[in-house]
Amino acid sequence: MAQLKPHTPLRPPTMADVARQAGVSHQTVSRVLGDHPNVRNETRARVLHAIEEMGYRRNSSARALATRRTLTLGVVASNTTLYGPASTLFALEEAARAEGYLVSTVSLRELTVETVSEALHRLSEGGVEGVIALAPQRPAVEALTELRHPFPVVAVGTGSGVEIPSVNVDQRLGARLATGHLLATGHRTVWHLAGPENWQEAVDRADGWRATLEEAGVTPPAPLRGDWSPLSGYRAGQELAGWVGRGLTAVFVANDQMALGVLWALREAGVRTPQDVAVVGFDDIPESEFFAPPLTTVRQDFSAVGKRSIALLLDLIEGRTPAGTSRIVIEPQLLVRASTFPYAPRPGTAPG
Amino acid sequence: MAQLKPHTPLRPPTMADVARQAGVSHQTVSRVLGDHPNVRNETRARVLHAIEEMGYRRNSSARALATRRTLTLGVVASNTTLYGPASTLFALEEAARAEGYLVSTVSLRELTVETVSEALHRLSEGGVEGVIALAPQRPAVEALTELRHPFPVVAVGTGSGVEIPSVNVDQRLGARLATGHLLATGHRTVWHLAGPENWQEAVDRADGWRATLEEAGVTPPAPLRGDWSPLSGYRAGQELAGWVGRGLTAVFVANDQMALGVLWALREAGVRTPQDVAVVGFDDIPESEFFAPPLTTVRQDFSAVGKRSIALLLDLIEGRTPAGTSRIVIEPQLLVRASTFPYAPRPGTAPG
DNA sequence: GACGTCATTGTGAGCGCTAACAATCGACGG
DNA sequence: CCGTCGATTGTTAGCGCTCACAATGACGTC
Repeated sequence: MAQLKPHTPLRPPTMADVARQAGVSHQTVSRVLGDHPNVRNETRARVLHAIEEMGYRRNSSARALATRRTLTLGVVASNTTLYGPASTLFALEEAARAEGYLVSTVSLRELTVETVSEALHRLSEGGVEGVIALAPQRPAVEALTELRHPFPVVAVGTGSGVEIPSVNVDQRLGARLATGHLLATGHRTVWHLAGPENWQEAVDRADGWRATLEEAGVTPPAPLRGDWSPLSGYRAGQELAGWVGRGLTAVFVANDQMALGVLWALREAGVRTPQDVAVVGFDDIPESEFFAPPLTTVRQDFSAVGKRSIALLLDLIEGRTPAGTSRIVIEPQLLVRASTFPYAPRPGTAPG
Repeated sequence: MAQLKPHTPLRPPTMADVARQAGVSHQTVSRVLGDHPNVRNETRARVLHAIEEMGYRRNSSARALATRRTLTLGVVASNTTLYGPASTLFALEEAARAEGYLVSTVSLRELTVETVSEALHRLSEGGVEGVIALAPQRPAVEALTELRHPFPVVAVGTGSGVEIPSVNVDQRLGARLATGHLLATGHRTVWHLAGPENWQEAVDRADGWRATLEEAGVTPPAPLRGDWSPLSGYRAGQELAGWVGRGLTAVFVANDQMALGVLWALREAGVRTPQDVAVVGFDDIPESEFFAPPLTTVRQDFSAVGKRSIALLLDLIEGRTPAGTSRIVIEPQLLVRASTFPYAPRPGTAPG
């Protein structure tokens, strides 16, 4: 059949076009692009020149079809404007890129079985080889475990009590560090402003706090509850201010943003931090060093979370790790700042 | 040739497998999946049942190869843990998803010609149909304009002075609103803590501030410069505190995080806000309402930025809009809070 | 009762690439 | 001088899907 197909400028050039231009076979072009060893230098140069000249780009779909590899990973996330999720997302993408993968993200407004299933479905249609699910809420985990997917999934932030591979910062340990620090600096008990009940991290932080108090022989006061926002922290702070002078000298707040609201409410009520009430947060957002006063908090190594998650996912994709077993736990770190120290109780408020 | 290929459990089922199972042709399966009208209900049901039973998923690569559409957009971004970029990213993904597209993101630590070129190249190899570049810095824009890419690119946050399609919040207007508000509430002049010089947004905000002062017949004081971080704001704030009583009564800070540092430094120096010095920020991060005092700031509609950007990019992809012309500008909004109002000058510091 | 029409389904030809194998050529050992 | 080996290049089949077109059958019309 006659080769009557001149290269239409409308169609981007194909490998065959480049081959013709360079006077070789398309396979040789493929070899050059694939850095195959057995290509004569002169041939390689000729091919590269043709590629450059024609502005040729390898068609990723054809490549993916032939190799059965898309080199793309999916991420399902929510609350991506919050510091924690945003940092994790960043770390994940960077780690994936270092391994030669591209990342497609689906950012949900809320995590329900429906939205997560839908997101997984879209990513599947997008041809991802595996998915990282930033799934800090229960319903998301349900969706992950109940659904049939054609690719491995790694859960992040679910807590390690789930039956799929997961990567987590040890939230309980973080809460223990925070609570323990407060007890160690002279406080008789520690109050807690928790995060939303449906967040596993909130539950774990509350558990760590409770356990630490109980081990110290202290009956934990009833925890307050917020929604991670500064506003909810502010409201809780107003309530907490009412307990000052009646045994409240220290508060462990489940994240820095709420802690900001708490600090604000306390100051408004004439309560001094840390002299009257010490406050500890969680996350170490960049601003927390500049709160009034600078906030003692718990830092999570998001970069490590990203790297370990990607490494685990790739292990699963390559079949190097059997599914269902791996649970990676990363240790957080306490940062002591002025919101807890120096603690200088005034007479009457003193825990001693 | 004999059809000796029983469905290996290792290989996911293909459309042909489903067709065989349902007793139809692969084309009919394709029609069912594509919601084609001319398929008998009974046939459709049979096909759907087979699909469900076999857990069949359409192969996206083959589909993309045949249709020449990947339904994927790329985003190049940096500083994605900051509130502004994170919000834009979220809005972009949501808007893209609503249009049936998946988004692949590359998050850079720094925007240089090299990193941006590299990112564009990766996205190209990933088969994106178009790219949104969150390119608030000059070098990024260079890379965008100088490079040959096989797809349309929309720049976001570059300022509208670039020769490629762009979407921007009117930063000058935002700065004018902020500065004008301060002048209107009785201040004789307004100082400025600017962002990094290589950020177009920082330049535009400074320009708006300067222009507003000059139009009011005031010679602008030399602006200070920070790096967007609370720490840099804190340092600048210490310097600013030294000018209190010597004509400094109002500061326009180029973002909320630096404003936080400024507030902190002022308080530490015994300067009251807003009684002695009024402060305005930019961005309206969620925390700014809970700064001490709550921060007057300029809100940008990131959601609108996302939607308009995606709409423009899709127009370019579909060829509905000629390249090179469109510049979309979105208006910001001033939010007045306690950091500027009520302004109550004390004797001697009063601007009047 | 032959013919045009519509709804429904099937067939064949790629999309652009890689993988496996075949072919070619010069060099080298016996 | 011939066979063999290694380096280099070409040839042939798909990968799994969609598109354009062909085929089939039921229905109604004149």
